[in-house]
Formats: sequence, structure tokens, C-alpha cells
Amino acid sequence: MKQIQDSYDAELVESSVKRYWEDHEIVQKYMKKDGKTWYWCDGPPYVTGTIHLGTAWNKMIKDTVLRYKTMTGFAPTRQPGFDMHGLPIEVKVEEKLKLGTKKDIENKIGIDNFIGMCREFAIDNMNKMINQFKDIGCWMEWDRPYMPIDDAYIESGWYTLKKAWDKGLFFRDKRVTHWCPRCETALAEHEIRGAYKMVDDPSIFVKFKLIGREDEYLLVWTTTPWTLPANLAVAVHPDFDYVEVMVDDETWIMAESLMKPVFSQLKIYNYAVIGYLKGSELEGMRYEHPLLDENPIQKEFFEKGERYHSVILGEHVTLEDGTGCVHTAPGFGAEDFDMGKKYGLEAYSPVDDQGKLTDSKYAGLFIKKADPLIIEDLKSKGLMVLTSVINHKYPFCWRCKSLLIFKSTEQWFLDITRIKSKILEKNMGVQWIPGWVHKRYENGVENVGDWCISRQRYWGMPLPIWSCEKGHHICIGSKEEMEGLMKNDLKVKELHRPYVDEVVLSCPECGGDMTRVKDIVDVWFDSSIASWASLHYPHEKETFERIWPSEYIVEGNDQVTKWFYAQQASSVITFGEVPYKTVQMHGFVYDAYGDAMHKSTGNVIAPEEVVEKEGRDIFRFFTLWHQQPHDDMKFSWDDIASVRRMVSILWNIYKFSTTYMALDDYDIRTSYDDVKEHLRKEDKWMLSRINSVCVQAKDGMDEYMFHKPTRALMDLIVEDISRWYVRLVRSRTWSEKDDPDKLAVYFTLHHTLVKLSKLLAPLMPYISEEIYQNLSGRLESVHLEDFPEADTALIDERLEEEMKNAKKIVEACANARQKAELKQRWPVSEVVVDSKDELLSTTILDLEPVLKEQINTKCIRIGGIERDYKVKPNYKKLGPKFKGDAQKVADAITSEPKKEFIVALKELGKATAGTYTVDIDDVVMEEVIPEGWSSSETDLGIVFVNTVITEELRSEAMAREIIRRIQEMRKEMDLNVEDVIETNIVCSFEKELDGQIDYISNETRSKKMAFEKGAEGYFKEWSIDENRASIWVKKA
RNA sequence: GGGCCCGUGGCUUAGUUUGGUUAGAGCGUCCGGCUGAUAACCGGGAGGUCUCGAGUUCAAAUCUCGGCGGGCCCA
Repeated sequence: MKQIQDSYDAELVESSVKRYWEDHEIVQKYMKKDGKTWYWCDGPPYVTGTIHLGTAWNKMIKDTVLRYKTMTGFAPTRQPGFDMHGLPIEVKVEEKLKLGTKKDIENKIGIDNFIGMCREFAIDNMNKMINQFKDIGCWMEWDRPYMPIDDAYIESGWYTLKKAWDKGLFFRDKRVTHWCPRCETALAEHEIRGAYKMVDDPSIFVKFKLIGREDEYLLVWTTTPWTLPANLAVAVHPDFDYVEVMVDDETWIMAESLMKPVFSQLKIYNYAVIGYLKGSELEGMRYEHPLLDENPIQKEFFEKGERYHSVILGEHVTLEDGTGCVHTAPGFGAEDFDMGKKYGLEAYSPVDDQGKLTDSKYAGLFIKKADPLIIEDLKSKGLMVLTSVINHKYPFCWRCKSLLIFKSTEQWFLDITRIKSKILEKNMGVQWIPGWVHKRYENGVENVGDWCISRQRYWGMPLPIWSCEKGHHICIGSKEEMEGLMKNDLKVKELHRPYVDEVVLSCPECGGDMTRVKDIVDVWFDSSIASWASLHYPHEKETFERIWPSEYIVEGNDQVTKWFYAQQASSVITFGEVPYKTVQMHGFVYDAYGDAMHKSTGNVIAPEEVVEKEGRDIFRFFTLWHQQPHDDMKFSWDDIASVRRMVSILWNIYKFSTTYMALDDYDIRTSYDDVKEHLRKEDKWMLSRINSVCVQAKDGMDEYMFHKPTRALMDLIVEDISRWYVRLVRSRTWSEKDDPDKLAVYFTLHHTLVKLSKLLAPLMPYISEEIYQNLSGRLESVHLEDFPEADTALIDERLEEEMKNAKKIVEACANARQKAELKQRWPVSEVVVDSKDELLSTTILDLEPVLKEQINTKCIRIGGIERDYKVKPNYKKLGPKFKGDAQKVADAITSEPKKEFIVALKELGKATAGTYTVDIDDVVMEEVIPEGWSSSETDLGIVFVNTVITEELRSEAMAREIIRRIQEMRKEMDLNVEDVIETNIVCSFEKELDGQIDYISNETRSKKMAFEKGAEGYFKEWSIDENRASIWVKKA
């Protein structure tokens, strides 16, 4: 057993442990440990290049779980993964190349160069992140992460899509989707999530003139004037009440309940309702398109059918804002699109990929630039009723921040609508942690639409769809299948654009040339297939069949409707099953004030900073200890300091133990039976506690509630071991002989610490290794050990309860002493506990030595002491009863505090005070602690401490005062524990120290003691209360 | 606008599933003490309408309903 550093130095411990692991190839051995296969699937972080506190927390949870599983008989899979495709990287590379548009990529750089740079960027970032994860002690297979940019992974994706294709769940459709005019691509629903921002937009009320009616108009409201050229209909709710309102010479139609708010906004006060009608009655009325001249194509639409430029009925119309007459442009809105489909209107979408209008006089203008022109035109035509500005939420591109438009385009979809009920059904078997997330998830799934998985970009899994001139489509499920149909003899470098784009297939239907649809696949699809793509399914079937689905996944709460969902969707499509059994959600990280960490606000804390300031163990423990896993973490340096204090206490315990054990050459093979006879109650209690905590820790880990084991362990370390056990046994370690009583302490400490090191291993992998290696070293690493089983024979719940009581009594005595200003160091003669607690009698019996020493009392007993009572007049009662005599009665009571008076009151309920007879109610009786006692109340009862200091007690007290000073001096002299000294004392109370000489010399290891001036040595002058003492200490 | 979650001394938080002593800690603060593991530590005091309101109940931080504030997700 080696001597250790005086105080805890995280960097020192962690670097030396790391070196030990490397030298002994512990990680490799850990990964080879036997056990039952347990498939864990990593949720891939996006390769941003830097991990933040949230990513670190996430991986530390995973690493802790994997370590715990490894220690409990499992052989978990430990393959990490990364999300490596997609727009974020493209945007970064574009920035680096200073490219402005999509055309630049193809024309200036070339797709091949572009994706080459994307690949390099992704791999580079991944490697940076791997190093960061390694540095926080995460033991995963960093040399073989799954990478969605690998051909094999992409093939798994193709396989999956082919499955969907074969099942008819993968289709092409023209739909309105969010479209980013800068990135020139469609975006999926989940990419819009959280991407809404508050912006100012025009808010305009426009009159649509009804045909065949005299000066009658529909009043329409919109915030997107640029969509008006594409207006094809006006929707009203069939069940709402509408009114015809007379304003000047015109009649306007709008929803009744919106009339007042609208007119007040329009500042129109003279109006009269001249007719009422249901929305359904408006159906079919035709109007003159307000921009007919500006967009002549609208004339063609008008001719196309009577549904164009007419009132249609829609349940989606609300009365929240607007007029109840909703402008409908099927090419520019999802609901509008659905309405258009229902009424046979075209999804007319006169906007190009870059957000410029195509038809009409506004052609070539970016949509927002067209707004003011359209407003002007409507004004000059007299159709504009009001234009103002509204502040509302509008979606923006999550990557490039440009505003999104709705646009109808041809895209490829996965048919979620058809499998939704299957997802929900299969999800019933999934364990959600915490349980309520299950509901949140279901809610999300119920609201989700079909999954638009095509993107018009470059860096991504290529869509495996080829089409021929005759309009035939084919979905390819593997590279092999592709090569089998290949017409041109190509060696495809990799399954990415532009290489796959060059592949020409032969159409199985017509034999014509098929070229690939140039789209790539939504990056969310990449991660959704991780649970089988990472296993290289279907190329490698064996592993998949053996271990899939995964036992456990865990991610942050934003992933509930993202990765948790996407995985289930892809998996149900492919296998008809959900891909994981247990799923846990953890929180988000905020700063100490609860605000999100942003570069712009400058409140970002990097994981490396935490590692540097506090160390890996403390960082890891903190994230699992600070709050419940599913709650958000407010990261604060003050709070992490609590963990540092705990670790420092742990280190002190460890130091204390090793110091003495090393000194005495303690044999770590000492067994329970060797010391059984000599274990004291406190030893048995300590052994009981550590074993009880084994149970608690295991239970908490098993339910993935990491705050439970961490808190139980912190409590054990700080409260039980340090503040209590070490305090109790300290004096026993001072005996110099080969004392079996001391051996019992060593055994207890050793057993406790070794077990503790194993309990801490998954949570604090470094310091636990240090302690384990030094105190046990049975195996090459604590991480090769099993998680400790509780030794139930050592658990004694009754003793633990008794000890709780004992602590309470000791605390109460400290409190009573404080009230009496009686120092802990001064012994007292007696402590009396007045309690009805049944356990207390055995507590005092079993733990008397502990209690006596900790309280510093000569005697402790259960019982009562005679109390005095103080009697005071109860004016509230006396007043009404005695009226004018009340004050006299009160005086009589005050001057009658005799014992008989009190006894009479207590026993008879009445007594005579002067000439008056008073009832017990007429007085207020207070218990008075008698002279010479001090008391303190606890939930067990009242504890009395006798404060009378006899001469003997005083003599002992003074001896202890002297001892304390000498010890202090020894320490200042930097003496070793075992060094022997010579002591000289000159003081005013020498006589009182008679009979204490042996005691003092023993405690201070003074082989000579004299009451005279010391000739040499370390000298110090002390004041002890009002006395003075001069002390000389010399190393012998 | 909808779903789910969170709200506990100045700050951070446990307890809420299963209602039951005086709501438990840590930080901070004030007072005191201890120290042969101590660059430490311990005890005590002050500090709480458990977000608010209503309900159920003998009993509510805990269950129900509603409001307010915050978060995530969805529109």
C-alpha cells in the first residue's frame, strides 16, 4: 500500500490512472469482459467539431451505463456513431469557399470537389470530437464509429428505402413544402421545428369583387401579399355565421364575430349589417381576381372551371384573426394545397427555386420585394382597405437563416400516414424513461405528416431512384443491384453525388436509359436507420439477427419527436418492429441563471474548461448528481464545487486509511472472520451502511435514475464515513500495539473503501481506480470487477436506526453545550435523555461508548430530571373573570411562585394566591430548566446536559486544552504521526494538571514531560480562556 | 393555439409514482466549535404562504380542476 498525496489533485490522479490504463491495456481488457450481449445504440451527434456541455453530459450518461452494465454481467456493444451528412456541413463548406448560390457549387467548384471537401470536413470534425469524448473518460470503440458516409451504411439506407418501395410506402408526390430559397431545397417538417422567429410582415385587408353582384365584396386578409398573384379561391367555414355589411355604398362579406374587431382596426365606425348567411351559403360565388391584369394567367384559370376564383368551404378556417374569408393559393400553403386538391384546383406555384416570382408583372422579383408593388397596385385599383404591419411568427431556415417559402414541388415521401397506427401500437411495448414521455411521444406521432425525405442538395445519401424518359421509376436496394442494371461501364468511386449520378441503368420495363433522380436523402433518415445500418445489415445478417433491437438508447429531450421518432418510423417501415426496448430522455444544459448558452451571449462553458478546472471525475459525477436525468441542468461552478468538496473528503478518508494501514503494514487479506470478535458496534454499523448503499446504488442504476446512486454515495462518503465513522474510530487508530481493536477498524475501512471504489467505478472511473489499485488490486482494474453485491448478512437495519438516534443525541448535546457556552473539549458529568422512543433504550445500551465519547460525558442515561416551573398570570383570563381586581390577582400570582402553589395547581387544578382562588387556566405555566442543566429538544425527546463542572472535570478539561495546543504545535513543526517529543510547560494551572501527566504524554507522544522552562525546541505562548500557558516542544 | 414537463428559503436542488411526524440537503449569510485524514471539517441560528386559486380528504409539496411564469415539442 503506497502513501498518497496530501490533498486531492484531479489532474495528477487522472493522468497517472490514464497512464496505468494505457500501460496495462485496460480498455481493451474491459471491452473483452464476458457477459450477456446487450445492444446499445448511440444517438449520433452531428459533427460540428466541438462538443458542448450537453453532448458531454449525453456521452457521460452513456458511458456510465455501459460501465455499469459491464460490471453487472453484460457485454454491451459500445460503438459510437456520428451524423455526417447534410446541409450544415454544406453551408460551412460554402462559407469557406465563399460561394453564394447553388449554381456556384456546380459551376465554380464542381460537385466532386465540393463533396470531397464535405467529407474531409466531416471526418476532421469527427476526429476532433472523438478526442474530446475520450478525454472525458468515455470508453467506446472510437476506432470503429459508424459513419453514414460509408458506402456500406448508404447501402443499408438503400435497402431500407427499397423495402419501403416494395411495400408501397415510398412514393413521389407534388406537395407544398417548406422551401429554402437560399439552399434551394425542400425541408422536412422536423427541420422547421423551432425555426420560427418573430418578424414584421405586412397585414393587408383586400376587397375581392363578387361577380354578378352590385358593389359587393369579400373582405380578405393576408400577411403574404406576394401570394396573391397565385390566389385561386377564397375559403370560408361552412358552419360560421357571415354578415353582409353596408359600408358607404358597398357591401362587404365577412365573418360575423370578426366584424367588430376588424372594423375597429379599420377605424370604420359607420356600417350596418344588412344580411346574415351561413358560410355554406357562400359556396360557389365567384369573384374577380384582384390582380387579373397584373397576372394574365389568372384569366386562363377563371376559364378553366367554376371552382377557380370562387368561394370554397374549409374546416380549417378559424375566427382567431382575419375576416373569416381566407385567401387560398394552393401552390403556396399546406392547407391551401389540400383545399385545392379537394376542389380540383391546380397547385399553381409561380415561384422559382430561388424565391423569385415567375409569372405576372412581378416576375423576376424576389417574393418579399414584390410585396410593396402588389400593395401599391391594389391601392391604385381601390381594392385595398387597409395595410398595416403585424408582428408574428414565421419560419426560417434552420441552417442559413433565410426565410422559408411554401412551394409546391415534386418530392419523395415515406408514407407515415399508413404506418402511424402501427408505430403507436409497437411503441406500447417500449419502456419510456421517465414514463410520461410516452404520452408526449404519442402526441407527437399523432400530429406528424408524411416524411418528405428528398432534398435538392449534394452532400447526402443519394436517393436510389432512377427514372427513364417514359416516366418509369425504379428503386435500387444495393450497389450490386445497381451494377446489375448498369448500362455504362463505370467504376463508381463512392455512393455519393456526382459519381452515382453518372450511372445509367437499363429500364426493366422499357429498356430505355434511366438516370438517377438527382435528389439526396434527408439527413434525419441517416440516423433513423442507425440500429441496423451500424451493424451493416443486410450485408451482415448474423449480428443483427442476434442482437437487434437495441436494449437502450438515451438522448436529450429535443429528440423525442426527432431521433426517437425517426428511428421508429424507419424501423416499422422496414421490419414492422420498433428498434429499441428502453428509451431515456435527458434534459438540456443551461447556464447558472437558466439561460441558454450562446456564443453571442458569451455564456458558453466548454467541457474542456470544466475538465481543466475540476477534473473528469468531478465533472462526470456532477452531471449525474445535480438533478434528475430528465430535468434540465443549470450548470453552476458553485454547485460543481460541492462535488469537489465531496471528492476532497473522499480523498481525506482514503488518505487517513492508507496512512495508518501503511504504517502498521495492514494485511489486506485480513478476513471478516479474523476480526469478527473485535468488531465494535460502530464497525458493524459502517459495514451495514456500505452494504445498504450497494442496494440503493444498484436499484438507482437499474432504473437509470442516476441522481439516486450519486446522492446516496455522496451521503455515505460525507455523512457516514467522514463525519461519523472516521470521527468515531480516530482514537482507535492511535494505539501503537498490534491491537485487534485497531485491526477491526482497518478491516472495516478497507472493506468499505474497496466496495466504495467499485460502486464509484462507473461514475468516477479515475479516482475509483486509484483507490482500488492501492487498497485491493485483486484484479488489474476496478473496471474489470463486478458491481458489488450487497453482503446482506452485514446489513443490520436496526443498528442503522439506532445510530441515527445516537447522532441526533450527539447533535442535541452539542446544541445544549452551545447554549451553556460549554466547549466540546470540556467533559461533563451526566447527560439525561427524556424520551419515550422505544428504540432509544437499546440505542443507549448498544452505543453507550460511542455516545459517551462523542458527547464527552461521564454518564448517559434515559430518564427525567426534576423541572422547575414558572407561573405567570394569564391576563386574557384574569381580566374578564376578576374585572377590577385583575391586577391585584396578577400581583398575588406573581408573588406566589412557591412549590406548594404549583403542586396544588397541577394536582387540584386550583390554588390560593393571596386571598384569591385561581384556576389553572388563570395562569400560564412554563417549564424551567433547573440550574446546572442545559437542554435541547429533538424529535426523540429532550436531552439534558449537566453543566456543573467539578474539580475533576476541570482538571481533565485543562489537560485536553493543553493536549490540543501541543498537537497544534506538532503539526506546525511538521512532525510525523509517529514522532516522539519532549515537552515543557509553564502555566498558572499546573496544579490542576496533577494526575493528568500520563494522559497528556500519551496523547501527545511525549516521552518526557516537565513543568519548567524548556531549554530548546519550538516555543509558543498560548492563552486558554483567561489563563496563559507557555509550551516548549522538542523532537526527541 | 395544442401536448408534455418544470415551479420547494437569496441561489441550486431531493421528496411527488404509493397523501401521513416539525418539508430534507448543499451554496450563501450570522454565531459557535473541532482538528494526529484537515490548504480542511463540524454544530447551531436566521431564512419556506412548497408559484397562485379552488376542490377531494381526518390529513395535500404530493391527488383533481383552473390561473400565472418558464422549458421542450408541435402548430
